[in-house]
Amino acid sequence: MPNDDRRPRRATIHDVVSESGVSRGTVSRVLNDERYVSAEARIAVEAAVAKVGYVRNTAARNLKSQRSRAIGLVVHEPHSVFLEDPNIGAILLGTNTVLSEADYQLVSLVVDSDRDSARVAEYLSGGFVDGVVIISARAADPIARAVAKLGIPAAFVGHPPEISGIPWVGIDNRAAARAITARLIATGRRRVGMIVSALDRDSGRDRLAGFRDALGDAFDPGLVVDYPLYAYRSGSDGMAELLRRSPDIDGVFAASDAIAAGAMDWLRGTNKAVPLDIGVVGFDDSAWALRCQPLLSTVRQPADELGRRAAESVLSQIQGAVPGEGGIMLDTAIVWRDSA
Amino acid sequence: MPNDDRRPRRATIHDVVSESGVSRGTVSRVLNDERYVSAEARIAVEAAVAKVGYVRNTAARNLKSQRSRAIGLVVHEPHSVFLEDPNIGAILLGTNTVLSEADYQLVSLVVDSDRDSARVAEYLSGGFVDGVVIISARAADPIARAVAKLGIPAAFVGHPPEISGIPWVGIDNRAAARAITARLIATGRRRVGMIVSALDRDSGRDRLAGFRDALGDAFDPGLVVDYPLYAYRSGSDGMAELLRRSPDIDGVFAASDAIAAGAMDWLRGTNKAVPLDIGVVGFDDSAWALRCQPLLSTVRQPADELGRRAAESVLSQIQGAVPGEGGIMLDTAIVWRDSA
DNA sequence: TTGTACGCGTTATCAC
DNA sequence: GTGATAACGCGTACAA
Repeated sequence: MPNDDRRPRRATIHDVVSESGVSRGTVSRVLNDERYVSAEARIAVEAAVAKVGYVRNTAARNLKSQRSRAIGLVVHEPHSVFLEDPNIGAILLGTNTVLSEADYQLVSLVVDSDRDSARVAEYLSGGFVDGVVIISARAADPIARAVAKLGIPAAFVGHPPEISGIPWVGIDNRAAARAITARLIATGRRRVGMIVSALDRDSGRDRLAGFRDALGDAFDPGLVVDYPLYAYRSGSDGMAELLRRSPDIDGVFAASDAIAAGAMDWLRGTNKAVPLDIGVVGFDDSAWALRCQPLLSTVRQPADELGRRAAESVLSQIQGAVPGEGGIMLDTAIVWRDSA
Repeated sequence: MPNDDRRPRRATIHDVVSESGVSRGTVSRVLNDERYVSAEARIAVEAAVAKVGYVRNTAARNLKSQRSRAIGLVVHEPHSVFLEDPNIGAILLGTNTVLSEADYQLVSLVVDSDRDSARVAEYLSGGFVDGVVIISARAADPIARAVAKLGIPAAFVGHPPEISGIPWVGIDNRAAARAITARLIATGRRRVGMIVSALDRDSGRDRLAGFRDALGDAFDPGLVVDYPLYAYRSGSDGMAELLRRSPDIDGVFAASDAIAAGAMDWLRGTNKAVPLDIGVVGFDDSAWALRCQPLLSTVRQPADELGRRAAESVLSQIQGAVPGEGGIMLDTAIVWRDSA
């Protein structure tokens, strides 16, 4: 094969061998700081390494050792959510914290199209990672399928439906939704609606279920509007729709803080005051919550901890542990502020 | 070497060979969809692949082909900024868009500690990527050094000082800062201060320089306060300090929207009204800007485009192009809203 | 059309 | 202590 680019070929052990005059075995021993190598040999090798600019090719080493000491993090969110949702960043940093401590390299892979999805699946099965953490997988996800087929250590953040054999760590969305809706009712709201989102995932479905639990007989399907994305825009559109359907609405549970922010901004253009005429609550305790006027009451999600636990699960599987069926649910907390 | 974990060994071409009865060469040809393979052989191989569950080991293939079709994205930001700055996400998606189209896999590497820094440098020089995009590199960055030493195709987003030979794409921070400060002055502000940040990087230094340019003789060093991070907290602390130093201040240029938001929230607790008593402007046109009350006037940064251009530069270098000295500056725009 | 043999850059296992 | 030599899993020139 012709060397079609003009870039200089990187030095290999072989170059160090011919430069230093010692054998490949000895060079390798020096490089890996092993015993049984003479001082002269060591010096000769080190000089040669410096001279030819040798840098170890870890990829080749991994081929031999059959492990990469790298773990993938797949982020599968639509464009707008990816940009707005601070939980993703926190999960990423939590995951990285644990892996970094164990001296594993975290490599993040973002899925932003079907093409990405296929390529990432290919990447994960290519032997580049020893394990994988997957955020917000979809039901018929080629990535989840690839991971399940290969049987590489994996953990989901969030609980994707209809995929078994892979452990997950998430929050109890239903209980949290029930709790915050209950307090909305306890403060005297009678006509309580919800802006739901992401019904194709457990988070969306369970938040709706919890809302329904809390309302019991008072649940009115007409006061539920559905928008696919956990986004600001869903909030403004959703609030407008709710007011159109039922002008006497006096409470709203938004499925995320971004949605709540959109809803509150929309309300500002109406004659309804928050929290006097209508109470609004959100979900996530993200940066959005603190930027609302008045400050948003919401559910705190331990995003950082989600990442940590998922990473720990993957690491333990790499060490041979067999994950139990089902998943781990982390506690959430209600942060009661001024919006309801 | 004992197979110390109980995980089933993944199938290799060799398994397919013994299952199908044809030779390794033929198996390889079927796998790569080449010509000169009989129908029977193809069928036999495909059946065997399905039966043993063979999946190609791309890592091994790369060792042979000497290319990975993967490109690294190094994000080097402190914790809080990583979580708050939406530009990072936009740059990431922009980069991914271009690479995805060229069928390259983007792998993101976050640097959150010195340990990460060393490991990422090691990773980049390990032969896992054909090129790298680096966001907000530091001057004495081991990562930038490693990349420069190896000579792998690279591009910076933002202009790190004292590193040459690697092209960069950024914005003209100085001109943008000059322009927005000029408009602050044009609206009648007389005592204008600045909350600067990140002076260890070009963005921070150049924004300060532009501010100084615009003020000319009116520049007062006493009205400049410095906080290391582009963060909300820097804004509240900085605003408090400015008011302490000079209660008659009537204009503030915050080095980022997050800082501006912190400053405006602090002002809400004082007797100074925005924009009546004091004008505030920011930088980035991030989500922060829209959450300010009143809406923040700021500088729009084409983050998505920064990522695209950096990716394009790396791709062209992979194809043999030699990058010119210096970098590319993208245009910014002032978004004039209500805060000044 | 198919099979064989070699090399990609490392590390590990042997004799010496 | 050191130096051959055999893997790791794959692609491919070359011979058949």
